[in-house]
Amino acid sequence: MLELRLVQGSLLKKVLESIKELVTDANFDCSATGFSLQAMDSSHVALVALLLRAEGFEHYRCDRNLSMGMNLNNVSKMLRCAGNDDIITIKADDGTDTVTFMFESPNQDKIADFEMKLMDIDSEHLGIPDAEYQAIVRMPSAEFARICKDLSSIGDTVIISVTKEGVKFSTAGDIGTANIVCRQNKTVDKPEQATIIEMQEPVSLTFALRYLNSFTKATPLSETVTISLSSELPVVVEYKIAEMGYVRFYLAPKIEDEEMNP
Amino acid sequence: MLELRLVQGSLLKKVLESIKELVTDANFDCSATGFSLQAMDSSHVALVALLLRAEGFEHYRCDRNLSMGMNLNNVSKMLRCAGNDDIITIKADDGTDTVTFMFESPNQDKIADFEMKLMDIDSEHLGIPDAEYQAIVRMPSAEFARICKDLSSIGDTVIISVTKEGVKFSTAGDIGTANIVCRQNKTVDKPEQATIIEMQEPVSLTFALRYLNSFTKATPLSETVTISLSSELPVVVEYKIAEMGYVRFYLAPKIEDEEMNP
DNA sequence: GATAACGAGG
DNA sequence: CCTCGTTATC
Repeated sequence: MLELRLVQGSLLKKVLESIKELVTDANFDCSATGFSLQAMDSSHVALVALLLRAEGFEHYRCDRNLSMGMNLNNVSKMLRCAGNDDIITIKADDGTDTVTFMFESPNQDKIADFEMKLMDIDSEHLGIPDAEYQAIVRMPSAEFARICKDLSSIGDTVIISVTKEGVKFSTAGDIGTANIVCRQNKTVDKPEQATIIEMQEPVSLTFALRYLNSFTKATPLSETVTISLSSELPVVVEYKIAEMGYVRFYLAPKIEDEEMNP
Repeated sequence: MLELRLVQGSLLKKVLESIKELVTDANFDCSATGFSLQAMDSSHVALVALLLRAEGFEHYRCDRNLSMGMNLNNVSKMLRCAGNDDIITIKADDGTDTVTFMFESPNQDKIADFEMKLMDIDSEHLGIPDAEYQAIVRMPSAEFARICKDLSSIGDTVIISVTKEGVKFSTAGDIGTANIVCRQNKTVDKPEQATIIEMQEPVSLTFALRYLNSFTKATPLSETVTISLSSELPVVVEYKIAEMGYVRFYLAPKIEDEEMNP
C-alpha cells in the first residue's frame, strides 16, 4: 500500500514538465525514505535523477519498496488536470497494476481521481558515484536557461570553461561565434541572484546544447542551478526542490575528436 | 428599416466568438421583441440558440420581422474590427440585401461602418419545447470549461452524473480513467462561485467532449453556466447574457450502443 | 485556424 | 493565482 500526499501539488506538475521531454517511460521507485526516479533519455545520452524525500510529503506511507513503470507523457497529461494549488495524492494498492492520482481543490469542493495502468519497464539502476568535481558553478537558473537558448541559435555545442574569475560559455556555428562570460558575483541583493564558483582547478568541457536546453525545462523548480564539472566526467546540472530533494541531469562531455567529425 | 444600437459592443463580439466555431451560416431573426438566432452546427449534431431582447439595446427599431442570413465567420471578422468599448449599431434598410455594422469609439473620434451582403439560408426553425429537467446544475462557467478541457485530454466522451450531493464528470481513454466530482456548495463569498444542484431525480448521461468544448467558448459571456439534464433529452448548456438574454447550446446524449461501437 | 507557450497585469 | 494579450508553431 502506497499513499503519498503532497500539499504543494504544483511541485509535482513542474517535475513532470521538466523531465517528460527527455524521458518517455520510467520507473518511479518508492521506498520508506522517498520517491525517486532514474532514467536515461530516449537516445541514451543523458540521465535524469529525481528525488523527493518522504519528509517533504504531508503523509508518506510506503509499506514496501515499489517500482511503478509509467509513461511520463501520460502522467503529465493527468497532472495537467490538477490545479496549481491542488493537493495531490498518489495511491497504489497492493496487488493492483494501477496507480491513482487524486487532486483536491484547496476548498475541497472539487475532488478528481485519475487512474492509470502501470507498465513493465526494464531499467538498469545505475549507481552514480559521488565524485569530487574540479569546478562547481552556482548561478540563477533563468540566466543559465537564457544562455543555453541564446547560444543554440548560433551553434550546436557549447564549451563551458571555468576559471576563478568566472564561467565562459562559447559556441561557434556557420554564422559566427559567441562567448558569454559570467563573472563570479556574491554581492547581490538576494542570494539566489549570485553567481558563485567553487574551483579546484580550471576546467573546460564541451556539451551538446540540445540536451542542456532540455535540462532547463526544470527552471521553474528552482531559482538557482548548480553545474558540476570535471574532465572526463558527465556534467551534473542540478535543480534543488525546496525542502524535498532535487532533479539532476547528467550529460557526458563531447571529446574533441567528436567535435571535429560530428 | 432596422436599427439596433448596443452600447456594450463587446457583448456582440463575444457572442460571435462563442458560436462561430460551431455554426458557419445562420439567419439572424429580428422582430419587435428582440434579435435572435437558431442554428444547427455544421455536422447537425448540436443546436445553438441566441436571444438578445429588445430591452437590452439603447435603441431598438424593427419595423417588420426580418431574417438576415449571414456567414458567421464574416460577421466575426467585421466585429473584430470594433474596439471592446465601441458602441455597435446594426442597420438594414428595407429593400436592400445588405446589413451595416457601425462602430463608434467611446469618444466619438472614430466611426467605422462595415457593410456586408446578406445570403439566403434555408433554415427549419425548430420549436424547442420547454421541458422539465430531471436535474439542473449551476456552476462557475470557468470551472465547467476547465473540466471539459481536462477530461478531453483523457477521453472523447464524458458521463455527467448528478446526485443531490454533487455532479460527477467521468471519462475513460487509452491512458486511463478520470472522475471529477464537484460538490454542491452554496456557501461561497460570491454567488457566482456557487455550485447549485436542483434535482428531481438522479440522472447520468454521456456526451461528446468535442461539442462541450465548443460550447465553453461562450465562457466570457457569463461567470455562470447552467446545465439542464434529462434522460433522452438533449442537454442544455446556457450562458446568460446580463440584462439581455442568453446563448443556449443543445446536444443530444450518446446512447449506450453508440458508446460501445463508436 | 487553433493550440501552446510566454510575459504582463490585476 | 488567474486572466489577458501576444507570439510561435503546427
